[in-house]
Amino acid sequence: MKVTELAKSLRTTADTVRYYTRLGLLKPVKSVNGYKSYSNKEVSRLKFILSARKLGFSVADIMQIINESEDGKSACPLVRSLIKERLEETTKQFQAMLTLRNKMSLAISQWEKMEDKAPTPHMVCHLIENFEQIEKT
Amino acid sequence: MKVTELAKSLRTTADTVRYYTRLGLLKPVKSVNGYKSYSNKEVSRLKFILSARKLGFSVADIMQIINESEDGKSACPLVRSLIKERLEETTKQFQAMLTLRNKMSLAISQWEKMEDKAPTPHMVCHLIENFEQIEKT
DNA sequence: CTTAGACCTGTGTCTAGAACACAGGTCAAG
DNA sequence: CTTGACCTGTGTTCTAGACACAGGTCTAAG
Repeated sequence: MKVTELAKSLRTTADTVRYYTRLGLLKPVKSVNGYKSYSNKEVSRLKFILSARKLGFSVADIMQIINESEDGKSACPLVRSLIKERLEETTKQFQAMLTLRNKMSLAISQWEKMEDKAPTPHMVCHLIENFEQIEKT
Repeated sequence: MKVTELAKSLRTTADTVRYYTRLGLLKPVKSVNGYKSYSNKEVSRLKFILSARKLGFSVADIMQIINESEDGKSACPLVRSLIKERLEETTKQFQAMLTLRNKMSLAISQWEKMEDKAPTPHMVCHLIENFEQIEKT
């Protein structure tokens, strides 16, 4: 299997496959023409990687998990612990996004009542530069 | 004003100041000893940049906005239009985060009922590799 | 004056997770 | 044999800074 074939068969991109290959997560054989050739084992390996990515694991996490399992150990304890860390992070980011979203919405609605102004030497855009005060009121 | 002074006075880092300087958003003068020297104009410029960043504008957006205002034009129309784009993006990311968070929580709770398993040649971790089916039920 | 040490400097490199650019290779049709 | 479509690996780019590092500055003590 060539890069693009593998990528298409799992609905991802050739660049992604190449990226994981560079990191050593996939280990294709060099075929005669110099192209990378992926076996069925690589297919299930990639399937695993993509599932883990969708669950929020980082690529570094996945490397760890794979290393653990290649030592013959059960990766499950590691997986359980890592996902808790990632969930915490995701929750934080999620809340940051929520806060930002609300702030942006407020800005848009407040700015509707305000006029455009030309810049001055000490003010690039009054909408932005006065928003902090508006926000507090 | 030196890099660190400027940074501290606006509660940011010297690296951030240096970064904006590299991009040309701040234009310090070289002082005798080769150090960058920032004027009061730079202080308000940086204040503007930091406010805009907090509102979700990208650094590239900010460059655009500043260019507009340096041409003597009102940056307000640009600002109004850019923030709407950024809000859409933020909303999308926010929803993606929400979905991911729920998925992760579901995984954690489902996995509590499942045992650890050793890896097999075609399975790195059954928790992850079987989750898609679990999710659908 | 010298030296020690604290702090500061600019420049260059690194991060995540790919996406993109590019010169060249492969392969089937004509 | 050539054209053209598609494919390849490698190297570079992206965000928004954080970090490393060799060396410079500056104040206080000796």
